[in-house]
Amino acid sequence: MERVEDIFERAIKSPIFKRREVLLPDYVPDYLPHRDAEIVRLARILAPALRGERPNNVFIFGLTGTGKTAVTRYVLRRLESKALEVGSRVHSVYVNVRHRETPYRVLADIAEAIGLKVPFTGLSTGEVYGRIVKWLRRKTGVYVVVLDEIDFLVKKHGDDLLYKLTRINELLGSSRVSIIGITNSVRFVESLDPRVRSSLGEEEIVFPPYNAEQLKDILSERAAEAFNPGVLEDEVIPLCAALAAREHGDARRALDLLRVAGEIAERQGDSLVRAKHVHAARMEIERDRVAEVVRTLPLHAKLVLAAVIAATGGGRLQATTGEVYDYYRRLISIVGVEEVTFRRVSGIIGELDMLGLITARVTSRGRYGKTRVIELAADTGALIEALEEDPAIEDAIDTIAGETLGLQG
DNA sequence: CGTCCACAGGAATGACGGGCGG
DNA sequence: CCGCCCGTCATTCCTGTGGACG
Repeated sequence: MERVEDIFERAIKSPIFKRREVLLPDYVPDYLPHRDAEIVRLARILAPALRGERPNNVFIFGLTGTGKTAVTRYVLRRLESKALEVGSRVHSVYVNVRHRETPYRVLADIAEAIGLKVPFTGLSTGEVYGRIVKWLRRKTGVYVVVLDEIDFLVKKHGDDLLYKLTRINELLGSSRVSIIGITNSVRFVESLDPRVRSSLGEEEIVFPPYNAEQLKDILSERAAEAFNPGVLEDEVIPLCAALAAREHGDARRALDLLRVAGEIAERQGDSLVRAKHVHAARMEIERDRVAEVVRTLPLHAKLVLAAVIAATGGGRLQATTGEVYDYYRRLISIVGVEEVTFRRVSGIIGELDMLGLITARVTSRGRYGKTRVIELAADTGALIEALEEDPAIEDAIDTIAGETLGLQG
């Protein structure tokens, strides 16, 4: 006889997902396929912490979605639980520098993670550093500080903070600090002060990209946890793997595709996740990414972006900085706000490039000068849609959208 | 083979709003 | 409440440069 409870349970449960959260980016699984070597390396490096010794500082390199963060968190989790078991004092501090890309905020995050309360603005960075030192002097144990996406900090603010952090042990009593720096840009190391480089790079681990086969293994592993049995059509995982492999073997990308494909299938009331849902997921992810980035852009950055769309004829052509600036000025006259200087527009173009909305690479045209060749790097429709959300520039966007479509049509 | 274009991009500086310690 | 410091956006002034043209 069927129990009423079971009927209700089934009604609440998703027909597609068993545990959707397994596919979310910050989920750290119990098993990480094809990363055994890296896990062992890191574990060996960090193991001395259990004896109260300071582990060597580590540099971890690898492109996005190669498992750097997952492996690090995984090993630290194991380390901390082992420490708890045997009674050693080991703590880990994880800071993602990407969205806290100033020395002050990074220090504030570290402070907070070790239980020290600091105001999130108002103090000098030196003062916060001093407070952290003072606080740690009264503590015992090993602190492993992870600085993820460390290149974002260094690029804008130099390596002063890293230098200070690597030397913090000289000021401490019975506590120890070791640092794990994670970066996806190998070239960035060259820009470091040699002293920082050698002290931070006591150990180095390189994470190679996954190939399509390995991505399939990763996806299968997670899919078994995440989905109800039999809801994935056979081609779904290979497709996600292939698409992500094309983007330098980005596992995060692959997992996103799989998750969003499942969400779309569920939303559409389909009992199976199919290849068409994966393709729809690709579009949706791109659209969301663009919308989110564009939404937070300052006014003039939006206008410059609109100018790029106009100057490239909706993404079909290339443009130069000068051409973009001309279009920008036209847009300014429509919107009726004060214009920024050429220098600033040039700077904004660089910022848009960093955000991945456009690509801008410098070329020399000899007699005809040196400039940047600018192209759109995101879907034109998604960009225009996102820009139109801002009421202040709606008219201007409509104008260029009309012209662009007119040219295309 | 030197010029000189059309910018790149660094540095110094400042205005401004937010937010804290005292 | 004041004074200070912060991050952000912007300006001004600047030096640097790859390579087609003459």
